[in-house]
This record gives sequence, structure tokens and C-alpha cells, in this order.
Amino acid sequence: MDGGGSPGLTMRRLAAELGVDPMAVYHYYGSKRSIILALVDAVFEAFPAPDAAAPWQQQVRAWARAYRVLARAHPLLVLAVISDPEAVGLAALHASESLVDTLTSSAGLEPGDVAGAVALLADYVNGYALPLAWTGEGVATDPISTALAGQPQERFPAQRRLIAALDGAAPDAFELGLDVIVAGLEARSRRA
Amino acid sequence: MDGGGSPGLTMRRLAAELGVDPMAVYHYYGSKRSIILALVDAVFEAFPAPDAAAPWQQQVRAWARAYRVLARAHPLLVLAVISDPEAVGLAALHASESLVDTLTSSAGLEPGDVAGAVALLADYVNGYALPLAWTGEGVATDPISTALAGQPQERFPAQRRLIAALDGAAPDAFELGLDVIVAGLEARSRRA
DNA sequence: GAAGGATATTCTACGGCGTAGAAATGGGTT
DNA sequence: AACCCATTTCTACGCCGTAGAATATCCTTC
Repeated sequence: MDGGGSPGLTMRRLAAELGVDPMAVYHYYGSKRSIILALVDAVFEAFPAPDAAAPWQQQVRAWARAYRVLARAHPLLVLAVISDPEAVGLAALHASESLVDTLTSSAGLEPGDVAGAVALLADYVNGYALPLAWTGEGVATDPISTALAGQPQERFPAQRRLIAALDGAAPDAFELGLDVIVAGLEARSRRA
Repeated sequence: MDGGGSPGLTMRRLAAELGVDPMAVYHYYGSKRSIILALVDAVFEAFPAPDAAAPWQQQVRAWARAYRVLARAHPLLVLAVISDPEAVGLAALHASESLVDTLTSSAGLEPGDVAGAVALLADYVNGYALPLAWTGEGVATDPISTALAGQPQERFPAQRRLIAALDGAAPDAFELGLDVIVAGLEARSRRA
């Protein structure tokens, strides 16, 4: 329903897809915003419960991956969460509850660290997934690489060496970021 | 110029503020998009050069803080970077160049880790700053807390305990996330 | 000064957006 | 057949970005 990029969902388009006058939709939802809020909640329903038996590191990774899957499948999701505080509904609260529980009980982090970790993970996925919300689905082209391509060879040597060293065999950047985050949480955890 | 929230910049509003017909602007900029691209580049000009004498951990922290300062001062910035790949111009390349250089030379990370760290830091700040791009400037209200407030007391105990433990004395969530990231990068770095 | 040309600005208009309010349609009960 | 109410449609408003024609302004050259 929310496929096709951020500006893809239009009352008029939605109504057309339903074979109906645009204003007919307003009998069921008072505004476009309320439709989006309902959609966001419905999408978060699919958020999987954590595997309590797994080590907390894996639970954290699974949480981030699950959020990413949802964000990629439904471009509107992150955009709505970002732009409308009330988009966080019951289903989203369940998702964050599970992460807080994992970080507190299993990882044994202090409250401040838990709050920081939750914000970090959510903001990371949001920042990662948001470019996809505009281009529609799929993978976004790396803006830095394309910007570099339009510059003379001798400029920005560090970045040029970097992409030369990676040379196509670039691993999943998202997983790399996850590795760093989990490593940081481990360092924070075993301060006891 | 780009104050007042995301939808704040309108050709008509901009022209009105200039005391001019909306179409007059099109003599200098071919489209709204080109205006935004120019603004983004101008804003990134203010990105500070790294302190090469400082330890790399501090350089990384300074980079993230500098990006956050820019993002908060100019709500349009992150939105443009997120939604338009070509918004990454010369000035932005300089900013990322300095980070890549720090992570490669000073921190001694492997290429894959460097790429992951850059994406992680940029996406984190983007995700962190984006809610501010809609509400205009200032601090956004925490959506999870407000959503929790509308729920019966006995639900979501982990999150309730968490905010009770923090109890107003919540430290800067952004700095906490930075701590975790830097700790993770350190763990990655001293694998030698 | 007058005339011409380039530069700068304004006017009008189009299609699209979200949606308010009135009007028309439809089905179900009495 | 008459009523009501849920549902749908029609029309319209003010906003958006911007295309194209018309106008105004100023600077150069005689």
C-alpha cells in the first residue's frame, strides 16, 4: 500500500487505485495523517518478538535487522516516525519495549546507557533507511561515490584510496555499523 | 534562510521575504532544487577542519558534533542530503574526507571498517537530527515517552522502569550514542 | 538626449496537492 | 411508498512548483 517512494501516497492516487472518488476516503479516515498513523501501526505489528534464549548481542542485532526489514519494505514507515511523533503507537511501543528489556536484563547496561543505545539503534536505522524512502524501494546510490566521480582524480585522496581498497567487494555497510555498535555496547557492559 | 521547519521553504514565501514576485527568483536559480543544493553547499562550508593533534577518538567526536551543530542550525540540511543524492557537493566531500582520513591514518582502521564507521556516524546524526527538521529548530519531544504517557500504567514495564530510573536527569542521548560508537571503534582498532 | 538591446521582473495560467461543504446516491427499516 | 442514514460524488479553496508571455528597468552606443 505504501510502495513507491515518499510522495507516492496521495489521497487522489489512493482513491484512484480504489476506483473511488478522492473524498470518499474521508468517510473512513478523517485525514491523510490518520491513514498514515494506522498504516504505521499495522506495519509495526509485524515486528518479531526477540529470541530470549539467544545472547543479548544477537538479540540486539536481530532487532536492528528487523527494523531495517520493515523500513525497507515500507518506505513511508521511517518518514512517518521521523516527521510525526504520534506515529509511535502501540505496536511500535512493543518493539522498543523488547529492545529495552534486552539491554537492561540480558546485557546488564545501566539506565543511561540503555537510553543511549535505544536512541542510537533507532536513529541509525532511521538514518540508514531514509534515503530509500525517497527513491522508492531498493538500494540507494551512494551519494559520496557519485559526487567523487565528478571531481578531478587528485582531489580527496583518502576517500579515493578507500574506494580503491574496497573495490566493489564492499561488505554490507549496515552490518558493519551494527558490528561497531555491538562492540561498543559490550565495552560498556563489561565495566562491572 | 532555511529556518522554520522542513516545509518552511517555499518559493512563494522566499520571494515574499525578499519583497519580490515568486517568479523573479527563477532568473537566478532554475529551480527550487538548485537553490537547496546551493544552500547545502554553503552550509557545509562552515564545517570545521579536524584538530590533527588531538587523539583520533576526539576527532571522531568532534566530527559528529560539528555535523550535529550544522544539522540543528539548518533543518533543511539533513533533509536535503537524505532526499537528494546530488546534495553532496564539494564542501560536503571535504567534511567526509577529513573523517575518512582520521579513521584511516590516526585510528588505523581497515578499509571495510572505515566505510562502516563513516556510514554509521553519518546515518546516526541524520537519524538523530531529522525529527528536528520538521518541528523547526529546537529539541523534539521524545515520541516514545509521550506514547507511553497515553498507556495504562502496568504496560511496558521495562520502559517505565527506565524513565523512572532516569527521572529527568537524562544525560544527552546524542553523546551517549557517541560514546558507544567510539568504544566500538576502539575495540575494532586494537585488534592488531 | 534618443534608440536599441540585454537584463530583470511581473502576470497569468496549469496541473497537482489536502480537504471543507453541499449535493446526490444507495440500501434497510417501517 | 416514505423515511433515514450511511456512503459517495461534485465543486471549490488555498497552497505548491513552475512554464511562457508580457512588461519594466537599466546600460550601451550613437
